[in-house]
Amino acid sequence: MRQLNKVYEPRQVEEKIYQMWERGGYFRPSEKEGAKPFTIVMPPPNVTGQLHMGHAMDATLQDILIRFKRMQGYSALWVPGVDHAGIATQIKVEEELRKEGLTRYDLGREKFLERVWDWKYKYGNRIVEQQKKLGASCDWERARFTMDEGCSRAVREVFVSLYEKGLIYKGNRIINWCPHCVTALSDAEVEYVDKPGHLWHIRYPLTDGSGEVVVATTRPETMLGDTGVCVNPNDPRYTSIVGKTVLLPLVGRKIPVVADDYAEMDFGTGCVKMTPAHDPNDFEVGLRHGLEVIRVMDDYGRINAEGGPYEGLDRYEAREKIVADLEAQGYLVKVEEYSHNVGTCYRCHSDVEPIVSDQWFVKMKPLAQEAIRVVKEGQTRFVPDRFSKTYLNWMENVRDWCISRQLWWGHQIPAWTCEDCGHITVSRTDAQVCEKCGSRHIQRDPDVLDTWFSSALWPFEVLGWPEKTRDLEKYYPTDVLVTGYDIIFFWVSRMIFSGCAHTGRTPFHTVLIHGLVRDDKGRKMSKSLGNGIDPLEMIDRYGCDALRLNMIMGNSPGNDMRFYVERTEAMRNFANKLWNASRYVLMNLDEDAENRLPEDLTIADKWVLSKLNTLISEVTENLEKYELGVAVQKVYDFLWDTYCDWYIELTKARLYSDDPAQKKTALQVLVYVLDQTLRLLHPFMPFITEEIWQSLPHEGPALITASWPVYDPALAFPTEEGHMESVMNAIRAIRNRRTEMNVPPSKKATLYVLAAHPEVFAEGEGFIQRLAYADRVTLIDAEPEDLDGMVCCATADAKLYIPLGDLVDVVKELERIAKELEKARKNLASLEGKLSNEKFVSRAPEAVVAAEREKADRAKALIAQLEQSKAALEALKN
RNA sequence: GGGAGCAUAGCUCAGCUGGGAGAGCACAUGCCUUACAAGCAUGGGGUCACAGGUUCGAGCCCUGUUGUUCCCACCA
Repeated sequence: MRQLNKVYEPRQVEEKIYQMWERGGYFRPSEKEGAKPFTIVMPPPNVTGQLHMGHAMDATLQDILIRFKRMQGYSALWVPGVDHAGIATQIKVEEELRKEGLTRYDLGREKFLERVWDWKYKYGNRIVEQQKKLGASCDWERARFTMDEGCSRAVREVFVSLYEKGLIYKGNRIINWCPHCVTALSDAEVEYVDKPGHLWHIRYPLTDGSGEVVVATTRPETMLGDTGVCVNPNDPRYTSIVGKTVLLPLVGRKIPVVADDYAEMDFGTGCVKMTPAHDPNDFEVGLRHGLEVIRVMDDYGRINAEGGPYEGLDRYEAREKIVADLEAQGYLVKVEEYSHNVGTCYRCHSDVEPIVSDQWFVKMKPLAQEAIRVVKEGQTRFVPDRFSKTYLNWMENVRDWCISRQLWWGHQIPAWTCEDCGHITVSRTDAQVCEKCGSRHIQRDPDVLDTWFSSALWPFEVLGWPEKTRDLEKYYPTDVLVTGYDIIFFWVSRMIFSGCAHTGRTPFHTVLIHGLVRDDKGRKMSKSLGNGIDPLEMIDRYGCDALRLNMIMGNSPGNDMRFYVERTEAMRNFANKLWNASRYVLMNLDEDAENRLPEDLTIADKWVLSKLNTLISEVTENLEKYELGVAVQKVYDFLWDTYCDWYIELTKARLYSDDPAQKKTALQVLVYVLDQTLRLLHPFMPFITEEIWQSLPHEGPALITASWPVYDPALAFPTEEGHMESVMNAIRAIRNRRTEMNVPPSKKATLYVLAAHPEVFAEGEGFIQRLAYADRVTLIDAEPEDLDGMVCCATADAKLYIPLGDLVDVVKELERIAKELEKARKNLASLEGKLSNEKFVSRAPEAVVAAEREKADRAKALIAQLEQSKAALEALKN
């Protein structure tokens, strides 16, 4: 039909195929009448992002599901999009500015935002182009951006309605502050790292001169903001001093000693310094005891005016100086090495400072209730299930969500503060006057919302919410969400509670969780380690299909995987194998060939069709259950073992014969099975399958929209399957014997077959001849008279004799037969043991018992064969 | 402090509701057999971490132990 290269060249294929799909509009969901919707929304990558292995994993999984469903006839919609990624993007643009010697403040908010938008237009498409290289079949016409008009409207609607319900409030609370990014962070954005540090023990003298207390701290600089000392009310050591005051060293402030359960009697001295402005626990204790809140650090992590002589010092410089001063003045009791958990910023990894600050929060408890219910009741299911525990644990202990960020890039908070009366106006449209006093002197809150605030609305905002659009109506709730376990808290949980709260429905019924892609040593891939493997480079070297297969095969949901380039290479080899198998078929195909099963099927045809039939039902079932790795492994094995190593070999005699009818039949089956297999493989390896499929006789424009194979009872041939396996076993036995005896393939020999059912072997004669290196196959009905120079191998239902003359050593043959006998007898003994166990026979399922009986029968038959051979050989020896 | 995962061939890992111990790579031997040497054929290699239990039957279910990884948590 056409000449194909011996080696598959993905680079020549992938771009061409992708364009064909895109031009054909195949990524758009089918509008066919009655097609049920199936929807996935893509986790939006950051605009600033570069494609990495995590994306590759994520996109591959989603693409497999969407292609599978599309072929099954669903109206399959995969909505892509990009995230504005507040902090990450702003940092990138600020870095760019720095090269010009500028800061964002030099530009001012408006000009700076223009720069960010420029950046977005310039680079925002890069990640999209990269996703296309992965073969992602999303509907790009529906692509969204978290800061486009629609998303902005959704964000505004949600903010206002939550505010109106009293679920968003502003207040002074302890929040996590990143002095480097100069913004507040949510609890989820803080990563705790175990760091070596010190525990400084400091003496605080009582003002009445009656003694002193010793407190311990890991952050001595915070003492500048101490407004109390706390002891446990039940601690007999300190009952006498509760209510007294102590003198804060270096600062000279008089601060009270209060009693609170928070202080643990058996930790340290049992006496804790209280810094309500810089520690969440101290803040709570402070509230209970009316302690003053004195913030001593500015937004950049420097000591402020409250720190007196230390003003202007960076927090770490201040720490050193304060420790030195304490020591010089005799307040330092001792210093211990101390390892503790330090919160760090998930973006820049600087140490986070707990700081009291006026921020916006989402009240989580009421929202969490519904989000817990839908998962507990199974309306949303995690795969694997164990992650629902992770989710529930988080949701049940969730605290209020700090959503304001001191950034410029993001959704600005729609709240205006009145300069006259102090009232805050929150509004869906830009406010002009204070809603309370009517004053025109109102100031919009400069802060923006946490990026995850808009991501939380993703499943419905991309479909048009809050408008009642056709898409929203048809495709929401979505079906499956695919993401890594590392963002369950950031994103999945927030989508679930947001979906419940704003649409009244959980946004998806299944969350398919995958693990991290690590390097070959099991380390996280990271820029700083420089151990990242670029998926685009892998695609360039081995092809997208190979990379995708590597992501899926031999991997199970939720588990991390190590990335081995060698594995990708192996997958590339598989692609090449498929390519060459197809080449075999195509090379022999006539121009007018049709893809239609013939009437006159041979035993080999029925065997392969039967195996294919089983494969179809298994793969479909595995995919329905999200067992993608198992599914693709089965197609891989079928294609390589069943189709290539056996079936193609079995067709060669017919294909090269002079009988056109035989040739045609074989080709038709070859084409049919290849076509069906390509369909099963397409979701996993979209490019190569489409490329080959286009060359085969086919109906319809493209494999991507071809129908998914279904199990066909008319194509189940259990009897023929069994007969073929008998012949194959004989072939294997002969090959095995020949290899053992170092007989080169070029040395052909006549083969005598003594079989229980000779008709089976009569049908398989040609196969045995070709695949077992026989120049002639002769069916016999009795043991050959002259066994001299004859090798015999036995299977359960046949004995095969090969005259190999000098190569045969009777003594060695006897030894070998003795060995095989021993093995077979052992096997039989264990089977009989089982079968004579009355409990097994009565309690095990019938089918299992029958199977064991069958095995025992085969074992007996084999033993009989071997014993005959043994006797014959012994006679010969004598 | 709480929770979860993992422990199966030399390496990396599959093994779906309990009945055959598997794949890729690596290794050994022999093959350029008119689709493919990125290949073909054949082979070696495992007390499924350990100890109990449930069961006719356990890699799989239950209990405990050891080792290891991760997540969450406000002990200064």
